Amino acid sequence: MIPDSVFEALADATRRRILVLLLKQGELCVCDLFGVLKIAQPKVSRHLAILRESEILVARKQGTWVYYRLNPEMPLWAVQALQALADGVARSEPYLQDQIQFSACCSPSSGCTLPVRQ
Amino acid sequence: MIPDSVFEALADATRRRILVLLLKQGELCVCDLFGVLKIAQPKVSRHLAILRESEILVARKQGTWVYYRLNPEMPLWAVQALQALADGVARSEPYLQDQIQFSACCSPSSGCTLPVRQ
DNA sequence: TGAATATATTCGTTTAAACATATATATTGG
DNA sequence: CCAATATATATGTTTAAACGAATATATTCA
Repeated sequence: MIPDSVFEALADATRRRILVLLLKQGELCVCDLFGVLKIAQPKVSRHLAILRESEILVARKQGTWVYYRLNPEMPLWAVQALQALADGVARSEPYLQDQIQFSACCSPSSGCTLPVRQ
Repeated sequence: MIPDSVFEALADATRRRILVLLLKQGELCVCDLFGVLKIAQPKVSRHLAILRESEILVARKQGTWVYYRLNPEMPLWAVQALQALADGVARSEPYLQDQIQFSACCSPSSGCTLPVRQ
């Protein structure tokens, strides 16, 4: 894991939103992400590819869906960088709104146990 | 302090080198930095301005010299992001070489109590 | 096998960051 | 005040990142 590429990956706002969602939700598929973020699918896929290449995220394919989560083998310093990100943005937009949007469409408490597919 | 601008500030390699030096050395003037990093002075000054604007660094003017150090009022999450950076790059280049270069020309143990001015 | 769905990638364009060079500002000491 | 030094900023150019739109790939299910 290369520090330079990790800190470059954190420089983009869309990638930060993706990471904060995954930090809180554990694992999400691509359609969850572009549904919540209201961002075009190819754009989300490209940013996910960058996060994969920097080894911050890993992907798990299940049927046609691909689920992304934090790389469980990340070194401590990288985990701490992400935790710092989450702490820093905890009370600011658009991260709060993303959380609300996620709860509304994807969480078990919303009444739908599986994410809404489009 | 705005998280977005902090994480964008960490995206540039020169700024990361400056920050790692300041994390270890506490306070340095502009000429220390461009001397150690072997980078043109205007380039260092511009990156320092970006780090000031994001409130990661503060400047203290003393005569013609300007000394930079970490903002002592940084929120915890920002301190932790910088600590993660330092931990991440601790054993990689060019950060190790920068440290050696600093010791050779600026540290008390090098025999010159004040940094070399040009 | 073919249609539908989920995701990834390519391509040409736009935007923004970094750069080198030149110049401006500010302070010191003669 | 003038020359020298330290730092900052402005300008035009180059480089790299992000973008939208179109298309490719892969999987499921009928």
